[in-house]
Amino acid sequence: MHTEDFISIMIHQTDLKLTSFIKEELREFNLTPEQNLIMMLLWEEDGRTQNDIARRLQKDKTNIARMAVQLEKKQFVRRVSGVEDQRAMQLFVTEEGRQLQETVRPKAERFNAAVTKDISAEELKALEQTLAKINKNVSESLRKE
Amino acid sequence: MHTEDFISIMIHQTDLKLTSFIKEELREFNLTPEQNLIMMLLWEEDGRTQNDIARRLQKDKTNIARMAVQLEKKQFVRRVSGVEDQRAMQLFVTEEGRQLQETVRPKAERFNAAVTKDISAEELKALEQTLAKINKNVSESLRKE
DNA sequence: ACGAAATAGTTGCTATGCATACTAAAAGGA
DNA sequence: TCCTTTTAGTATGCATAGCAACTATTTCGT
Repeated sequence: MHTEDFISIMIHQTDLKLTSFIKEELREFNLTPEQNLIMMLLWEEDGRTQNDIARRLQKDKTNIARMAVQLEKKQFVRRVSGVEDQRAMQLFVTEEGRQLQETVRPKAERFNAAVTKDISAEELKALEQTLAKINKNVSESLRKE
Repeated sequence: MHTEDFISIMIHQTDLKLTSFIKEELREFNLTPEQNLIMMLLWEEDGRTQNDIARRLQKDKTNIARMAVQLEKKQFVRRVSGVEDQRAMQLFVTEEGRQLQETVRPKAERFNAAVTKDISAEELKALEQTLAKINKNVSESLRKE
């Protein structure tokens, strides 16, 4: 078995390629791929807390905090201490952030279409299911340790 | 379409999960996931140049250089200026690096088996093919720009 | 053979991912 | 109510990913 044949390596390389391309696509909007993910979630539902976003994206709260600060610097969101829970930081999309949505969101969907070109719905579904299995297997391996 | 449903996001999250687990697995060997990739390639063929490794792993030469320096610090490889091409840096596995192979390589294969548990050979093959299609689609999108 | 172009590597910068350690606030139990 | 535990967020440090700019070397065209 060659190094390049491990499935984790193939997934890793595909991911790198995708991330690299997305980064390039977003450059004109002054958004990084991960910052864009946060914006996408906020466009769906404004006012989410950093913690909520971290859970949804399965990311470390540390990173979300940093990205949120960046997004505030770029004036795409406002960070407001929660009214009910003073610890929580809610993120609200600004007018500028709202304008981004008009161009970025369609571009994301076009990109997704380009990536899945010549891949049937069944094949895509199979991919999702296999990835889910891998996720499950890794989680179980973790639990056993 | 929800944010979490983009296929690139699913791939990204699976990759993160895999990388995180591999990192944990390698901790006892004082190897990081990417450093391990370099070692795996060197175990297959010693004396590769940094450039060769970068091409094979489809990574930036910058990172390979930095990881190679780390690996030299840890005394797993020696870095030697190429004889024919003075610009090239060849990496050679040390005795210590060779000893690692005995334990790391089997562990990698066990890990791969755990990750692909309950996934048939056909399903795995389908996954590889779909990932290859995605890679191709991204490359083509890049070329068009 | 000489100058231009390509190539291998290095350094610096930014963004991410994750671990650890910390603060402040909220929740829960005796 | 008081005290412990949990939770949201922040700060810091290391490993990674990739871009840009740079040096040194090699190759190629004429």
